[in-house]
Amino acid sequence: MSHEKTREPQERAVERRERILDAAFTTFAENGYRETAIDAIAQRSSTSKGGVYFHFATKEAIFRELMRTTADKLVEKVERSVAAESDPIAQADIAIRTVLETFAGHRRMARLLFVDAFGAGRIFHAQVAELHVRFSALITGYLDRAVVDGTIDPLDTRIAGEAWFGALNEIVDRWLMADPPTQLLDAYPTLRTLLLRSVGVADARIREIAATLRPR
Amino acid sequence: MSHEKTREPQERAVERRERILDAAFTTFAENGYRETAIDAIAQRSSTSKGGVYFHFATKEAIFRELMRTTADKLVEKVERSVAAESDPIAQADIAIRTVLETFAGHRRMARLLFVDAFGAGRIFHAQVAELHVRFSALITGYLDRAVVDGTIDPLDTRIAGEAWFGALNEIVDRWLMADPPTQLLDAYPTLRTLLLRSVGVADARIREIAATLRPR
DNA sequence: GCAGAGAAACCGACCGGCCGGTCGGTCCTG
DNA sequence: CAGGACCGACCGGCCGGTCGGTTTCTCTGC
Repeated sequence: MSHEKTREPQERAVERRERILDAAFTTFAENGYRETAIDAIAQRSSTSKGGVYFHFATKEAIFRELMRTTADKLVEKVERSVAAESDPIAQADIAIRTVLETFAGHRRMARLLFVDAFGAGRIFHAQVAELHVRFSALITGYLDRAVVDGTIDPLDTRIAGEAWFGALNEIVDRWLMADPPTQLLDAYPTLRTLLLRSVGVADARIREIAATLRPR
Repeated sequence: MSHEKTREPQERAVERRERILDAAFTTFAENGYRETAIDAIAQRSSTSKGGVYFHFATKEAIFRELMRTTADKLVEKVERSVAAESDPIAQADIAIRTVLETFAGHRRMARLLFVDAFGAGRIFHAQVAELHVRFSALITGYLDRAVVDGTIDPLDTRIAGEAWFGALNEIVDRWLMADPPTQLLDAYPTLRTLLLRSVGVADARIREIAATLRPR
C-alpha cells in the first residue's frame, strides 16, 4: 500500500502524537497535573504548544487519555495473569501480586494513577473514582465467584472489594512516598495474608495457595 | 477580667480569626482547595481579603491549620472513645467505629480531610501523608498491644495498620462520592469483620466483642 | 516527473482570565 | 492619638488556549 521509505503524513503525525503522550506521561508523573505546563510537554516532545493543541483539545483530554490507557494496560495485565488460575481465591491473590509487581517495576505508572490525580483538582474526582470503581469491581468479581463456589462464606463483596483496593492503594501510596525507598514487593506476603484472611480463607489454605503460586 | 459588654480588640480579633477559619473550612470542603479563592473566604466571613491576610500569612497556612486542628479533633475523639475499653482489639474496633460515626455526622470534615487534599497540588502530599501516617500509626499501636497481649499472632503491624487505614479511607471516599447518598454506618459491620479477621481474630471472638460494644 | 493547488500538520507570539499576595490608607479602641 | 485591626484597589505571574501564518506532504492533471 505504501513503500517502505515514504511516510504518509498521517504516519508521522501518529508518531508525533505518541511522542506527546509519552512526554505528557513522564511530566505528569514527575510534577503532577497542575504543575505541568503544556509548554513543558511540548518542549519535552520536541514539538510546540500549537502542535500539542493540534492533537489534543485540552490539557484535560491528554490526562484523561493517559489515565484511561494506563489503567487499561494494567487491567489487561491482571486479567492475563489471572487467566492461568481457576480457583477464584488464587485469582484474587494473583491479581494483588500482579498489581504490586507491575508498580514495583513501573513507578511512574503508579505515580500517574495513584498520586497525580492529586493536584488535578475536583474535576478529576469522577475520573479517579472511576478508576477506583474499576479496580475494586475487578476484585469484587473474584470474590463473588469464590462465594458462589462455596470457597468462602457469603459476605458483602462490594465492600470487601473496596476494602481490598483501599488497602492495596494505601500500601502503594506509602511506597511512593517512602523517603529511603523501600521494596514494594516486601509488603506482598503480609498483605495477601491480611486480605485473604479478611474474607475468611483459612490460614492453611492461604499457605496452600502460596505454595501453588510461588513457581510463578 | 473584662466587663460583659466591652470587647477588647483582641477578643474581637480572635473571634474574627475564628470566623475566617470557619468560612475557610466550609468553602474548602465545598469547592476544594484550588477552587477556593481567598476572596470567597473573605466574603463568607464578612471580612476582606486584607483582613484574611492580617490573620494568616498564606492560603496554604489556612489550609494547614484547618487540617491539623480537624485531625486533632478526630484523633482526640477516637482516643476518648477508646479509653473506655481495655482489650486492644476492642479498642481498634471502637476506633474504626468512631471514625465512621464521626464522619457520618460531619460530612464536611470528611471532605476536608480525605478529599480536599485533592486539588491541593503536590505541595500537600507531605501534609496528607502525615495525616495517613498519623492515623495508621494509631491503629498500628492498638495492634501492637494486641500482639504483646498475645490476643493475636505476631504480624507486620505497620503494614496491617496501613491496610486498615487504606480500607477505611476507601470506604469513606466512596461514601463521599456516592450519588444517591448512602448510609456510611451500614458498612461498619462488614468492615469490622473484614479488618478483625485480617489480623487473625476468630469469628467467635469478633461476635463476642460486638456484643460487648453494642450498648455503646 | 513535475507544477502547483490544497489540505493536513505544525509553529509560537500573543491574549486574557484568574488569583495569591501587597500596600497605602482608614477606622476603631484604649 | 498611638497602634492594632482591618480594608480593597491594585499588581504581577502564570498558563491554558487561540490564531494567523508557515511548512510539509499528497494528489491531480498534464
